[in-house]
Amino acid sequence: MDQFRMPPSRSARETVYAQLRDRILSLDLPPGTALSEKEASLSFGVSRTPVRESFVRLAQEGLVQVLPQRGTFVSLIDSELVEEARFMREQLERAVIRLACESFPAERLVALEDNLRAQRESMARQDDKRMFELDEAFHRTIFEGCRKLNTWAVLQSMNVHLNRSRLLRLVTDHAWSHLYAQHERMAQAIRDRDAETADRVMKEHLTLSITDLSMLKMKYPHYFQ
Amino acid sequence: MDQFRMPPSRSARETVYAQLRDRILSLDLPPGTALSEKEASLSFGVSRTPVRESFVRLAQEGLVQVLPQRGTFVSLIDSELVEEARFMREQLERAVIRLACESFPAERLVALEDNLRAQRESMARQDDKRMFELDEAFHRTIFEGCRKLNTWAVLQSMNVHLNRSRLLRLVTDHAWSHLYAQHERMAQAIRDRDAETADRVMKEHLTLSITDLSMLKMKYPHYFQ
DNA sequence: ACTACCATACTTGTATGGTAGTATGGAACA
DNA sequence: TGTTCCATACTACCATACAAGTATGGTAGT
Repeated sequence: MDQFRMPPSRSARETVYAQLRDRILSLDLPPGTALSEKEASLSFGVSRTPVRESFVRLAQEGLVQVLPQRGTFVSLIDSELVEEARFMREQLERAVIRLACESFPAERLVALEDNLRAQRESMARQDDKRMFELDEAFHRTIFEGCRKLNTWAVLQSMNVHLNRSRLLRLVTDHAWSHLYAQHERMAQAIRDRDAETADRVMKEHLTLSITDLSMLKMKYPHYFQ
Repeated sequence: MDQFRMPPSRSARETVYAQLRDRILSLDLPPGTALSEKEASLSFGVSRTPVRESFVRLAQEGLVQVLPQRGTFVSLIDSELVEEARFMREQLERAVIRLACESFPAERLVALEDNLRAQRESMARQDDKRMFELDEAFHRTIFEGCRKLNTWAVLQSMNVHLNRSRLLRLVTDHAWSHLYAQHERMAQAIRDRDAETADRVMKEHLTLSITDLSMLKMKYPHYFQ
């Protein structure tokens, strides 16, 4: 009889955590910003306890740095970490698409094709936000077809350090048609079981989509370590 | 004038976290065990707060599962997660050793050789514990030489799910001489800049060192999901 | 003018009591 | 015998109070 969905009503900790995370990733809370348990608890209207527990989680993900008895600060961007995140993503995505060329469920292949169709429509509408979602879903579907969803989850936590902002995203925003073409070629390679092509396209795809950090470092030096 | 080292005196949270983690990984707290904030706080002699915060960290690492208002339990071993952890480790270690064959600092190569010498000595002494440490240090040194220490750190957190115990370890214990021989060949391949050999040996090395889970699943079915 | 000191207002760390949801065992009932 | 209900004893969640370390600005002494 529970056809009525429970009210979302996540725990206070979850709410605080999710919102802080969003604000950090969107640079609404820029690197270096001082946080404060008390201040946060007041603005969220909860006690310090759930705020503290959120800080513990964020600290473990490397998004904030807690200095005992001094304060809690949004982490500066660590270029080495960003580069390694890119490295890991490249290696794992290439390995998985090679797997996909060995065996891939037909039904997931259909999902890729549906996704490509949706990408064309979103491009026509210049709906960038939707394109981001579809881009992510496209890659996710490949992992799904290879039964590597845990790997995908790990990659997502890496991405936290890659797109610590829409800054990095904005640079790629204007290359949608290029990225779409690569997606097309990937899907085709999986159909053709052509691992070599798939691997090559994926490598290009991922090296292109990551911008040179040095530019950002010049523009926002105080955001970096 | 601070030539005297500070007493370690980690925070209560850190202490509780580290010990719980150890006990879970060593199967001293087997999968499925019910934990309790209150019980843990009593046994550690601290209040529930640092215990709760430890639980938050452990939950994020997937070592415990918190069911609101029901209890906190040591996570069951997820075979899919274990297999994917193995997969990720293989891909990343192979990618890094290929990098090492392109360029590797002479000084780190010396470290590898010193490590190999120490491995020979430990094998002679049948010092398994030391061999584990040296094995780990060997792989770590390769990552270090490629400036991929963050990647190594990520791998370490994967390993949590791989060796959720010395059970898996024990199986490999008797193959030290084989593993040592592979280490030798890896170091040689790095010296020779022979990426193909290095990649092949590393692949064998990692597929061999991981035991078939199904055996463990048979023996301890209630530890698995 | 400069330095050492110290009160004060922060910060995070820890302890504890109360709240609400959940499992369980026994009693009442069919 | 089998089922339903409910008191009770748990659980994690949250709020609050206190403890302890740190930065800062003012003040007294040199």
